Amino acid sequence: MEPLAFHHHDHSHCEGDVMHRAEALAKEQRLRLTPVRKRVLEILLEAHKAMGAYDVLQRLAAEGFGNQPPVAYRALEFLVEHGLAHRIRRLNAFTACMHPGEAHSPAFLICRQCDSVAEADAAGVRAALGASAEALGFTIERSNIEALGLCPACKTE
Amino acid sequence: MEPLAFHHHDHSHCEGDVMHRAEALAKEQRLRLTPVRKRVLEILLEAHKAMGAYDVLQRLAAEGFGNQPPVAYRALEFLVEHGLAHRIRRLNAFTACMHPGEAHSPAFLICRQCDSVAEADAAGVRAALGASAEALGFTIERSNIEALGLCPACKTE
DNA sequence: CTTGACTTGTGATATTATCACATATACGCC
DNA sequence: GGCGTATATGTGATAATATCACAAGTCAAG
Ligand SMILES: [Zn+2]
Ligand SMILES: [Zn+2]
Ligand SMILES: [Zn+2]
Ligand SMILES: [Zn+2]
Repeated sequence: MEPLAFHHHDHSHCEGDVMHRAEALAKEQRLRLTPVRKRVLEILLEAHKAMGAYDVLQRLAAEGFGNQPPVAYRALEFLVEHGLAHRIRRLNAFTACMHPGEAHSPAFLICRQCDSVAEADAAGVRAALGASAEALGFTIERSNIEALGLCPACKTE
Repeated sequence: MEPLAFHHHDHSHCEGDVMHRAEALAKEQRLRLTPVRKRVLEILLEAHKAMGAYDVLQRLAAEGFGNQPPVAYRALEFLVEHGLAHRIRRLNAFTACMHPGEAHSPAFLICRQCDSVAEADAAGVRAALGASAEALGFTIERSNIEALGLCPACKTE
């Protein structure tokens, strides 16, 4: 997993590349990446940060898709369900997954200044969490790990 | 930190004990644990699970306190701010802290069956998360770590 | 007692999320 | 290619969660 998020990178490439992988993944798994769903993923990728469902909806509506909340929520739910996007509970928002297909258990680093969201590798984190849980007899099925703070760019400003 | 949550325990004692420590803490830190705030903490302790703000509000209103959302939200915010309660973002809910005063960085284990919430020790988890973040140049200020799964009681049923 | 900070009550409103049901589209099968 | 079924979408309504703004009350220091 590449920690690209906070480094300068060719963003248009990052969009295209992730989108390409997402489409390949969809075909491979017989997922129906319909126009709305695909467009929502594109919108998230373009924004490159977490977006609320209503922000996404506004974009969709402006482009001729439905303008009622379920339109956005259903597409976002689909993307999250299939690992193409992530839900950031702390922000009541969603963000495109930068590593679709790769089995990954992300932790999210949320900059409180610029609202950027990065996926950090959380394999170690999850192992530690699993150990803590196991000690209590608890079986973890899903988890969300989110951190708020300052990204390197905002720290130096 | 005692992992009491999922074990059978004298719940009335647990309530009283935590409440007692909370009051001591409040006095020590010159916090104003007013009637509403104290009552909210009691309500959370009695429930011994995560409660939504509106559930708390309903209880408060029934007891003669204000019946508008800010009444509950303000008290809950105060408790969270001062480490007497925690916010569970995954549930849009709040739960009393079982370890007030003790510096602790909890992870929450949420049972999807019985909705109980336990605080697990997350020192190791947080260390791992900090390392991941530091590798990206990100400075963590606050974080929330929540896991959804099955508690030992519900697993055997 | 007066002042100023903090707290509470209350009405209104904003934001986030889900439900219900009709219509339309895609897919598997013949 | 038709047919029936599952899936997806559009749409209106509503639920659930959270915040704002301002008036009134409380408390403690000086
Ligand atoms: Zn991801
Ligand atoms: Zn930043
Ligand atoms: Zn705690
Ligand atoms: Zn349980």
